[in-house]
Amino acid sequence: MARILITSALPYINGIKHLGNLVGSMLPADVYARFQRQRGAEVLFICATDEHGTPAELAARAAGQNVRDYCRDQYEVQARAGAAFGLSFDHFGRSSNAPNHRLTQHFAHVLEQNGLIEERTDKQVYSVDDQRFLPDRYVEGTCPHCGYEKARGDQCDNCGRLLDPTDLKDPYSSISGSHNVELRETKHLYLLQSNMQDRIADWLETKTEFPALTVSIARKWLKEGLRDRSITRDLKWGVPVAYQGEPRPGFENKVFYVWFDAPVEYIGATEEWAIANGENWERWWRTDKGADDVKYVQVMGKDNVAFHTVSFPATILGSEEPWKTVDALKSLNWLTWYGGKFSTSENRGVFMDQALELLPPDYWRWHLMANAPESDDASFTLEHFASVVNKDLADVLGNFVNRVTRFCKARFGEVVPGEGEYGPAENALIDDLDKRIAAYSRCLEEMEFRKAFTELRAIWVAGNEYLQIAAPWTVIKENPEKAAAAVRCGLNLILLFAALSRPVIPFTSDKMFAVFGVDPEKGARWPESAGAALRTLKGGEAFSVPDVLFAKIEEDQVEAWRAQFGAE
RNA sequence: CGCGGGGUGGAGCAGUCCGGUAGCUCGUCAGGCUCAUAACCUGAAGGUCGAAGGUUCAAAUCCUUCCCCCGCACCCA
Repeated sequence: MARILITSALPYINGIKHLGNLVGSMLPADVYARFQRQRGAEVLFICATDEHGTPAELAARAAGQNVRDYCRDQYEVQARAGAAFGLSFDHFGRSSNAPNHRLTQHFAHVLEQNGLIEERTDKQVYSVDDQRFLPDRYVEGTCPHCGYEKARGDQCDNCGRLLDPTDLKDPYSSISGSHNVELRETKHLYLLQSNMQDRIADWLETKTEFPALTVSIARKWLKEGLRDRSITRDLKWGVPVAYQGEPRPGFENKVFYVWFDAPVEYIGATEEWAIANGENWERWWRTDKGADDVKYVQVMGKDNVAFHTVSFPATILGSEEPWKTVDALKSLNWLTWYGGKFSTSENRGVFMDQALELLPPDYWRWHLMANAPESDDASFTLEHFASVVNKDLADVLGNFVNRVTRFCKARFGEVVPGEGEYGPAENALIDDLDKRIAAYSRCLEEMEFRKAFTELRAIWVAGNEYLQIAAPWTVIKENPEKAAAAVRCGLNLILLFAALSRPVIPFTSDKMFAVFGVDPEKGARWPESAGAALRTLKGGEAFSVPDVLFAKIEEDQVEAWRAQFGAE
């Protein structure tokens, strides 16, 4: 049996995520995980919150909480929202948990033993009143080029020039507004990525499954030459720079940089899962302990690609320990909100919790995946969303289930009719479905989601086409047995659709199985052949006509939501 | 000339690697059906494939130049 390890990029701890974050990694990873489980693979699907860094500290302060409590609360919020959306993580961990601390410190230790880490001293802006070093973007001042008074330490928004914080005239802290800032020396650990250039390039060449976009981003970084990277920060909240409980001298008030510890949490969260479930995490991650037959799949937004193809591999390969590295990598572009950015502060866009107040998860899941930003950034509009939901889910799938079950109830009762045999119309349908199911499965296997769901939609349409041809409402007048066979075929199609649709719309799939009282866990095995699948119900099984599966979205709802969520 | 992605009927996309009648969904129009959520099925109209030049018997697809949109590069995540 295939073993597949799937990780989604880790959502940052601050706040509830928007639809773009959802479709950028967690949702496609979930669809893939569900598909592979249905095929019988042993799947481990891991995600976690990424909790460290300056923004978390600042957000906690703004919320009037200490950072530990803030992260705990935000973790709960995100875990709940993920569960409500049906994200089927085997474990949703936290980068602030103990396993990640231990593993991050372990990696730093072995990297240093391998001569890949050294201490260097930098000068950074320190805010006396804030009692902290300021990251470049939190230093503001007057631009030396254009005189703009609110230039940031990294870039002047007025003239667009890139700056160094030390260039600014009259610098001040954008956190407190205090002008009491000074340059101070601070010591950091650097990961000598420049020494690993060739090793990473060689490793990348072995990754033949990576898509073109991924490879081109990674090659670009390698071509420019890898820079040594500071992996520590002057913060309190994070993984302490220590080893086996002993702080590193001179680093007592420092932590590892969030980008060093975050990907390690993929492993850490697996250990959390193992602890919680009495399982063995090393058989998923250590090739010397059983992980050599694991296929490891990562899903992420395009902003994360370089970190997963270069930075994280540098950590893993530099350890010279037998860790599992990524085999297949799916990267997605951005989902925009009417062509612009989702923004909490400006109230632009729908966020995960708000979405579920409007409509059930499957409505969003279907639209987001069927229109996933794969080849380019995609724009989310409420108008497009409503049109897709109404057409695909309500008219094509929902209506199919409704018309078949109601017709059967009216003419045969709420029992699957067993009379009659399948004929040419059914055989033609079966041939068509076999081809389409094969194509659909291939697309899901390759994580080509838009194509996959175009195919799934065509499979639903095939059901409606079949009914139109079989026309049991006409045939029943002179040949009741033939009509019975057609109705039986239609009812079997509902079960087949339930199984095939389950990766993307699991809640609806449950409802469809429930029509026949079928246990979804048993009924959802990935169909090998349409011919066999359409003979699942043989006749005599009781069923019940379900409520309408999908309500249509009305124009006045769209109008109200446009106003509520800042659509332009 | 920083790097990458994109520019295909009204909208959203596929096709571009490996040149050979321009395809899908929505929308529009017409017909059919009446089991169904005014739904479903069938058919039609609508595109000089961002612009210009080149290679070729043949270019959306290859080459050259240019224009436009988005993202990234520092920092943050």
